[in-house]
Amino acid sequence: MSTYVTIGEFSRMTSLSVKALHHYHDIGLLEPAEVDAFTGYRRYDVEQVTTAQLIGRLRTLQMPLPEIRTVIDAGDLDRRDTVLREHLGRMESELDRTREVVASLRRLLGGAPSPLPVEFRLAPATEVVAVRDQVATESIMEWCDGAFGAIHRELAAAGVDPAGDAGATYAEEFFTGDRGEVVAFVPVADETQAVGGLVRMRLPAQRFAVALHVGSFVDFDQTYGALGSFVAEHGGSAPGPIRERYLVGPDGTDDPAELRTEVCWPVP
Amino acid sequence: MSTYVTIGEFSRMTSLSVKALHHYHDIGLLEPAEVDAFTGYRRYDVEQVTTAQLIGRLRTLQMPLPEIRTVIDAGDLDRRDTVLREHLGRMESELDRTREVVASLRRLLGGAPSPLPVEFRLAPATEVVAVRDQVATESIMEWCDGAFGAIHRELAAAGVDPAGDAGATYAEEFFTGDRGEVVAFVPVADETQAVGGLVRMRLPAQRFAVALHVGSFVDFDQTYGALGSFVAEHGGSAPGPIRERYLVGPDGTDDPAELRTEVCWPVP
DNA sequence: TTGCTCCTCACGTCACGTGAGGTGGC
DNA sequence: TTGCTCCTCACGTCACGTGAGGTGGC
Repeated sequence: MSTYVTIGEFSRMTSLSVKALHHYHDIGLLEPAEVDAFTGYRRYDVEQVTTAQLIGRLRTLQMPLPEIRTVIDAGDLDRRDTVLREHLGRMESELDRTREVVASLRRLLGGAPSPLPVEFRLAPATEVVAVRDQVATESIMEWCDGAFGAIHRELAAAGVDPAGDAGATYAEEFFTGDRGEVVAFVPVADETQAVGGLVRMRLPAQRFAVALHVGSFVDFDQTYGALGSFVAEHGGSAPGPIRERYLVGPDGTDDPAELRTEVCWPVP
Repeated sequence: MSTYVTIGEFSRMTSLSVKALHHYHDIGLLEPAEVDAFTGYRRYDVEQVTTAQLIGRLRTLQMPLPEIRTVIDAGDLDRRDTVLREHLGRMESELDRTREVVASLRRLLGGAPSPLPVEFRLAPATEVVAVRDQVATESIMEWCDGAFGAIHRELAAAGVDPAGDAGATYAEEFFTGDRGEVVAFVPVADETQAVGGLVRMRLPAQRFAVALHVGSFVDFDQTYGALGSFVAEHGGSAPGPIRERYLVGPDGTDDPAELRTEVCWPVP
């Protein structure tokens, strides 16, 4: 025996606005139990309150409506809980990142920026094994984790030792747009043959202006800004991707303050 | 001596997309140092990198552009820091709230909802002193803090003792829209005269369906949903605002789990 | 009958992203 | 000259909010 209520009452029960309920109806996310054929009046079943509240909770967590739909539509409860728990996990790590940005802003406010030492260097051509892909800016962290994980597994399986520090190259569009080509690489000895599943490449020789970035990646824009300014003031930049070299990467330490990254900006 | 760079280089230095830079130019938030009158090419001064990075940081913290503008335009550094610190504070508390919602969702996932006892009650007409206002849903917490703070200060100043638990009434639009009339009240003895600055009111007698909400306000939708369903299944609701009574409010405890709120839904 | 609730367009908002179509600079 | 960077519209996106103008139900 189901009890129907008007949209106004349903709105009060669920803390969702009438306009939001209209919207969810329009896109088929939450359909009223009944729509009067003549007046168009919507009728909701009180049993729908739980679903509506779940939607509301997920919206306060900024989950996009299409994703909410997959949660709601997930047939069995186990799958639904899995999807939910995954999103909660992502939310938690985003919270952590936000905290980091806040901390970084506090640092930015507090102290004077220390001058960044920049060195010019001619990098010789380098033999590497690599993973290459189009990567969205926002997912670069996860992508790198995956790529370097795969490279190191494959190298270990093939019994090949790295011949230098791991690094990556980033195409210009990666910065100017919101995605672009990224190549994660690990140098290997010249005579190394192909390693299963990985791309074998030769990074061309290139002159770079190089700065050492110390600490968390959230402060990266500082170093990029300072290095880019330096290059602009000393003869300008050359085309081609920017290189990063991970002297001490996330694999090497758990303390963000210990991270060491060389940023290499191509120069003529 | 200032050095100018193209929008593409500036984009790489600041990690802002070219389209975002266009947008900031359009709205006058970050104007290029120079625009070529013939080609329209934008030129940025490397000195603008810091400002641009600040904008980027604040955007990752979801600060709206108009607010960012006030930060940027704030003449003296002290005022700028103040505005910034205020926003950081708001962000931190929003993080806390998000954490609470996550926790509440975990509870929702984990356990079966306990059945909510509902009681019918005839509330007699009640003499109160009150603060009345149009309030936006999202700022209800802060508003209540302010309103009850003022009421208690004024009562103490006038030497008047409360004659019952504090409460508030919420107009229907407060739930169905995103703002509506809220009346924060504290009951007083019948013969009490006007208390400076406060409204003297008489809440009409009204029959209510009443449920006791235990714990944090983030779980409020549970109680509203259950109570609303109950009312719909037992004779329907009556017009008029919903009342809440704060048996144990935020003033009375620091532990959200100890909060006790009666939700009173009008019935015929 | 009055006042309230509900309805449907149609358009606005926010912060950009996405092409289309075209031009300048090395 | 080729390829790249840059330009300007114009429109799209996301999740609704904001009226306008009108009708149904008690």
